[in-house]
Amino acid sequence: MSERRAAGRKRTNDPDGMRRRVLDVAAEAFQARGYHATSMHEILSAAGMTGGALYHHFPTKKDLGLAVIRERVAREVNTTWIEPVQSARAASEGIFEVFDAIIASLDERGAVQGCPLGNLALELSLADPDFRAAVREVFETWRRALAERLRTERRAGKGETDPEALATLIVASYSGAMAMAKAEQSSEPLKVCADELARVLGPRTRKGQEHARGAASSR
Amino acid sequence: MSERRAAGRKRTNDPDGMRRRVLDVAAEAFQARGYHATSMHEILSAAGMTGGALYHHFPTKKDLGLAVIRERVAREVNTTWIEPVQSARAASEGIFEVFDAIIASLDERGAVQGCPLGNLALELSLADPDFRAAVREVFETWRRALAERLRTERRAGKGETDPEALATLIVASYSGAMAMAKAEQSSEPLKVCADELARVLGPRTRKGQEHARGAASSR
Amino acid sequence: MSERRAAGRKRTNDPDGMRRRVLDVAAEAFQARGYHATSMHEILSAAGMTGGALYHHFPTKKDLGLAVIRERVAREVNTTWIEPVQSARAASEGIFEVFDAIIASLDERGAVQGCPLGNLALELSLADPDFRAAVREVFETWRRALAERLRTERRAGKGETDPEALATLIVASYSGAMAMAKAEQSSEPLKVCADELARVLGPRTRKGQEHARGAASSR
Amino acid sequence: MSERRAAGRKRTNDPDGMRRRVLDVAAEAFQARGYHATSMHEILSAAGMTGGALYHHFPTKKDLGLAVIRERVAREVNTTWIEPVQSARAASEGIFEVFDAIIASLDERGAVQGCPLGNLALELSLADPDFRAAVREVFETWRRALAERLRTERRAGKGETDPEALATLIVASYSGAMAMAKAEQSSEPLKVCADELARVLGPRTRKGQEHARGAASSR
DNA sequence: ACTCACGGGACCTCCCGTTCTT
DNA sequence: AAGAACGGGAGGTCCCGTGAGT
Repeated sequence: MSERRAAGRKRTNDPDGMRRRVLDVAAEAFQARGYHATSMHEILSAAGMTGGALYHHFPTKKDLGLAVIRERVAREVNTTWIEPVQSARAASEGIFEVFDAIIASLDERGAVQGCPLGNLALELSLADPDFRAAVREVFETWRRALAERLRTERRAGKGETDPEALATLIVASYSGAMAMAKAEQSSEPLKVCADELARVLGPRTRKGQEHARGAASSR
Repeated sequence: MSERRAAGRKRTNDPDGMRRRVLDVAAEAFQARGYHATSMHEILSAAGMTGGALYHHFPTKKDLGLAVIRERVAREVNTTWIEPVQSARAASEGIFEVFDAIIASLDERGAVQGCPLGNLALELSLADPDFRAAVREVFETWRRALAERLRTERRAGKGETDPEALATLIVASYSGAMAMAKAEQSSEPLKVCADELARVLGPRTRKGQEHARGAASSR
Repeated sequence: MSERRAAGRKRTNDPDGMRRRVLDVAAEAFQARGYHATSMHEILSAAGMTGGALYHHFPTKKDLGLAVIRERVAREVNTTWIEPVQSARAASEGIFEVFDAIIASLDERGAVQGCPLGNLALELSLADPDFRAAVREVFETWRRALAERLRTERRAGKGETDPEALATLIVASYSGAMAMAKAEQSSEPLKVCADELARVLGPRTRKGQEHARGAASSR
Repeated sequence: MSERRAAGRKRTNDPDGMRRRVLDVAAEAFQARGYHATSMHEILSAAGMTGGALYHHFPTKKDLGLAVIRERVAREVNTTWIEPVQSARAASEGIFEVFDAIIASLDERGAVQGCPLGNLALELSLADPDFRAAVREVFETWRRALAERLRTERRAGKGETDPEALATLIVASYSGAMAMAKAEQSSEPLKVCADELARVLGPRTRKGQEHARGAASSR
């Protein structure tokens, strides 16, 4: 009686893969367009799945959002910031390398999507306590990791600086610079901030001595 | 039970007043909940007006959003940042006073809603070129005003700093600190950043010598 | 009080049935009131379904409109015109039978809603290329079927007539007569046209020799 | 307090001109897009006026619609059909001239918008009794004028045809052919019908003996 | 006579969730 | 576990009409 069904898609049971795919797609979408501006349907179809499947892994959009923050955004902060700084020869050196790497990737891509954490932080912190807690957690981990690394270095030197405070300044100025960069669609603010931070962290050593700042901010 | 204008309502044409009311309400709502999370209906009923009236002044939500950025956010940046800094005895002094004032108001209110510009900047910059242009404009005005004021001061002293760069750092670190503050619901990050900036701008003179940093970041 | 599926409703998935119901309701509404004058809500509640269900089958009103043309209007033309003519002893005989049947049903109902195809054709042909293509398709099928049947007959006789042309005249005069009939709310124009067409197709054989034309066109 | 107003448009009191303009614009819009698909705002702005002005002349959209039918559509039928036929040497000759003229203008314009009367007839006849009466009136006038002219001619000849009936057939087949022409965006159906009508009206005399029918139906 | 401001409401769309079904 | 169908409702837009004001 119902000879449709021909169009049905093949079904492949692969819970882990599916979960990963959704998170990937959602993380990208939330960053590109924001949480509220992204519909579940967009994620669904971009991930090539259907409602029921997603519902199994993430009953609500909020659950998905939290998972993105905790599993994707946190990881990204770890990969982009924490690990490079930890494995760098000196804290300040690592920090500048991170800046440089991010600036380079921005210039290469030709577009600035902003910091994943910053984007979601501002949009969701007030929306829901759980979101706020998740965001806060990531900020904390980030800041603490930087402070820890700075502490091991600041033994000597004009050690009058509080590593915790310095870490906060770095996270803040990076986040803010990224916000400006997003609005300008230019990496300039990041370059400038990196150079200015050098005045606090101690002059940049080798490598990218200073950022060549162009008058032209693209476009 | 509700303050709708009675039953046999008298209509009073007051386009300017109505426009102002919508913008006020919208500005507050956009900051509190974000642009996408705020429905036109919310604005509408909070402003005590009807769909037709709103449509008359702002045919689309985007129009309203742009007006909020250009007429409310820009003004707020002007009131909170630019004017105080311009009328301060010294640039750095003005900057710290602004930080202090904002921190004080945050502590008083007991909640952190974030910087209006920052909030909308991250949510809307990628959503639409017009939004981006509007946001960028405000950032630019802000940064330039700071730079201008810093320039007049840096005559003497360890003048090796570029005022433009310094202004960028200030705007960025303030914006970023506000993002962290929003996530933590605490003014701590702002205090810390203000103190750290003092290391670049020259030590704070009188008044709030240093911010007393508490271990407890509230709640 | 209303036949909504009780309170503790059980949902029964019946996509085909639901689709059929919507199409039935929509086809009737579009014919009775026109496409633009019919709201989705009207269809929705007349079909006893919810927005979500409708959206699932027809994401946009246009989709629904196209489906109505292709699946309902086309079928109706087939049932009312093509099949009877094809199965008639002679083309002309079949054509007059169709006219007679339609006239009879009009008189019985006491109201003239017009030709479904004609109604939608005029309203939608210019609105959208897809609509136009769909309408055109039905007209073509109709005309071709008539022409084909006429061809098999016109072997002998005063065969100087082009079957294609004759088919066009029949479809056109029927459609136009129906438009007049709708405006007059009377079957008169159809009767008259049928009789006049007999002068081209060859005199009517038996059965309703001629239509008794009354002076009173109702109302 | 309100130093706007600079943007106000100049106001020119010209009631008659304004009325004419609205009707012109509305007639065109109703034909091009249909009554329901045309918003008052579209008419308003196309006519370069504001709501209040229109409201003075036509309190409701329906009033405007009726006026368009009675003052514009009726006139158009008169200009395009009745007058040419009346002033022609012979009724049939006039009729073919009208067909030819319309076909020529269609081919020249490259688009078929349909017969103004037919468009509104099908859309509005069932919507409202007043609309129906207005439409019916125009159809009647049209049909009667043709019948009258045919009567004066049919004195002699194979006069067994009823002029009234013949007029109905002509109006109907023209209207229907125009509907098909609109759907096909081609003047073909009109050409075909004109030629076929010649078989009833007596062969076309001079001038465009027969329409050259192309296999290709445009585009 | 005509402009602007506004009242309400209904338009289509589409969203998030949930249930039936395989 | 995954696909498809469906429940409701709210989203922004825009519509027609009428008020105040010139």
